[in-house]
Amino acid sequence: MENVQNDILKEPVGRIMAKIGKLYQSNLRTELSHLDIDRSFYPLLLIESRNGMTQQELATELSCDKVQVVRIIDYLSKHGYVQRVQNLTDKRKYELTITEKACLLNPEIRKVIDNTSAIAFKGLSKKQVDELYSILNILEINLLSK
Amino acid sequence: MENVQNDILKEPVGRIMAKIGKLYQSNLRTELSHLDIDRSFYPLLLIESRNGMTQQELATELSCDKVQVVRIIDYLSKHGYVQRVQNLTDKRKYELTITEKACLLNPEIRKVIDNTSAIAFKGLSKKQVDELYSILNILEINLLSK
DNA sequence: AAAAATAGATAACAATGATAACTATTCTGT
DNA sequence: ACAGAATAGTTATCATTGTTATCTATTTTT
Repeated sequence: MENVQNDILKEPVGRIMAKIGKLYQSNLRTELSHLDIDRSFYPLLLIESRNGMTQQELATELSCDKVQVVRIIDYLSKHGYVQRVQNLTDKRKYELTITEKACLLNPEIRKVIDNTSAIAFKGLSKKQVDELYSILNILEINLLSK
Repeated sequence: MENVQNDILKEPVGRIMAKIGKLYQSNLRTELSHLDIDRSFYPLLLIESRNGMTQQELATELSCDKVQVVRIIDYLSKHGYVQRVQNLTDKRKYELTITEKACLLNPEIRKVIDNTSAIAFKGLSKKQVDELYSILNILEINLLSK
């Protein structure tokens, strides 16, 4: 019973992941469509959770490059959600801070994100969800170590 | 022991997925960088696996819209991997077929995709991998049903 | 003090996502 | 049979994203 022909073409796992990532983001967008921003929700929560982080730190947390962070912060600050405050001991740096507007809206954003995850996980046990997170972590490490 | 404060900010699962999807694609690109194409690998295998599918069918399989498929096919045909052959009984349709060049290269592409998945799955049992696929399937359905 | 490194910004370009409008062809209902 | 609707594919447009290079200002290293 070994040596089974296994040449059914399966959608690569990377493609499945990308697809689900987009779906998730699209659901989020819909649920938060009454806001005047339609993205960078998680970065916004991150900035609040640390109080005062630099763009470079944010880039590291988001695993993206600093150019993309400039865009995110330009976007969020244009709409009045974050501010750049120059660090006086190192003037190259800007501490990112949340505005009052963001402070008021963040709990809802947070709730919608949690709720979107809950919807995605419907029908799964807590154990399965935990298992998923730990598998995703392994996948990421494996793909990074190449 | 109930009602535990659970307000540690976790990266949303959708974002984790998108990140892994990009990593996967980037690994693939690297492994196949000696080819004259750097994307649309899976669509190419799909076209070969059915012999003769239309662009609309491909769009359905890929969960993307027909405009994106036009781009994929333009790209693959520009580099000599696929051809559009007009369906004579329904002249609106074009059957997509693989060229000899693609026929020769596809086994390697296939192998690299399988290998990239194997790398991603390193350290996981077959059972865990199966569980992952089935969980991803549930996530997709849940997020689509909204 | 010169050279290297770091933080951030700006610019450019290609790829992707989304939508609308278009042609050509086929199907449907009367 | 024929008008109108539907389908397959293309073209165009626009915003977002990914990537790389170059730039300024500042700080660190030597």
